[in-house]
Amino acid sequence: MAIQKPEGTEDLLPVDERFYRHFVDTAARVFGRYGYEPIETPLFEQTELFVRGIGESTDVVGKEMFTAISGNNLKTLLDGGKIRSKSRLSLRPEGTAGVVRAIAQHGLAPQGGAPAKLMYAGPMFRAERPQKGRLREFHQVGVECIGADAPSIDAEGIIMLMRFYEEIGLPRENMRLLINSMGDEACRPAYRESVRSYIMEHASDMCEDCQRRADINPLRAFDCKEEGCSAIMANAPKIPDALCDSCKSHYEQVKAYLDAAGIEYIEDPTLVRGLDYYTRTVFEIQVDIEGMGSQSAIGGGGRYDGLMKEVSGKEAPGFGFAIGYERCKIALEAAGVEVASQKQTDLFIACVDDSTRAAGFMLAQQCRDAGLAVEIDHQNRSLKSQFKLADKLGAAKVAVLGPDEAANRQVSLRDMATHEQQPVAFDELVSAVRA
RNA sequence: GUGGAUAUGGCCUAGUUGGUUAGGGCGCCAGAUUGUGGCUCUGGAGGUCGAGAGUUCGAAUCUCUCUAUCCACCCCA
Repeated sequence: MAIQKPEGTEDLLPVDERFYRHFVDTAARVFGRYGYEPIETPLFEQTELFVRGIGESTDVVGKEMFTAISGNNLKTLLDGGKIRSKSRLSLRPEGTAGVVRAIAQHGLAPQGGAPAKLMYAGPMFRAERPQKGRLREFHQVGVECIGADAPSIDAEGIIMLMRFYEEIGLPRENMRLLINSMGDEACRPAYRESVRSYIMEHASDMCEDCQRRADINPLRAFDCKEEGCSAIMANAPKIPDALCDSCKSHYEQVKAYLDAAGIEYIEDPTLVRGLDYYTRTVFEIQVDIEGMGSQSAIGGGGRYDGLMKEVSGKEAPGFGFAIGYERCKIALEAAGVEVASQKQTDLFIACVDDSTRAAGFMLAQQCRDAGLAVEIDHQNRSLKSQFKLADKLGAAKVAVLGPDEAANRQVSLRDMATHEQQPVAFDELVSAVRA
């Protein structure tokens, strides 16, 4: 049996790779206008980072992390031994924790200094059952801003994200921006407790999942799709009523900035993110296009003012979001947006017979050294099929090299679009192709 | 983790109640006179019908097991 790719992974083929780079480049360009600079952190971190940062009770940490382990340590574990905590490693299930760790470790957000604004792009890993828009290895582009607690940072980030979608070509009419505030450590615990006890009161009428959620993460009950549960949760205590004054004020200001920027949004008091570190502002971008599948969230994020302390022991407010690459791609394709860019071949060198192949080879090399994308036949094809190949490669020009041309140190340069063909000296070839 | 579906040459697929050399389309390769592409025409190569076992005179087709993929739940981007 041939070996296949692991479950839930995708090969980015050349055509996919071109688009992926376009996607990342577009993000870098847009985010760069807002002061975000690229960073790359390890694909794996100490497991402890994710456990503390994302939260032990979350599904992501509780059951979806891939453990990375060396062969020796695996043996030790299988033999019933223990390994040091720094050897307990996990593939990153999301990007925020690692970036925040790096910021803390390198002092990129010194106290009182300007906020650190960083962006990342790369693969994330979650051991879920794959389906449309959900892979075990998937790609995210995201940003993190550490060190500023002003609501303008939240608004700026959300606006920036919407600008990115605009630039990549997603139709605004198919997207909706949901926002909410989850409160902070001053008001969320009490609110959380009130929801928990509300669920407990109605537990007998709710699904098993929600009863389980009551203790683990009661706010997630708002997301339940069971009709009975959503009816009950409709009357549950709402976050906006429970926010403390400073959270309320922060939320109002974020909305005011968005209003001023003309960004349309939907306030959704039931929007809760599944990662524990979120505080105050949370948001999510959903798309609604035929063929999208059931994974409609293409981006999401929010404020996480407590994460830095959890990771490094030092206080620093944070804000960030992540964009799901694969889901965006599905959305773009569903919206009929052309996403693949064409391969570029400037010149194809066609050799009429074997006597000119050596000269053709050298000529191709010289043109490449001068910066042209050049292809040449390596299968001893006939001249006719070399032309077919050139056509398939999308070559703009073909240089025909036969005994006649070679004798004069020339090629017959054909423009594939206009069909015009004229003799060009070897030395003039590069400039003639560029013309 | 739970549930449903699917698995036929590089890709998409036909295959009726099990019955001769598994059919088609795309793609690929080669030709259509002398050194030239995209269209058309002609010809050609390429398949142990996901793997293994079973039923049968006979299995792509029926049964079982396994594997993989897709879709949905859950959860998240």
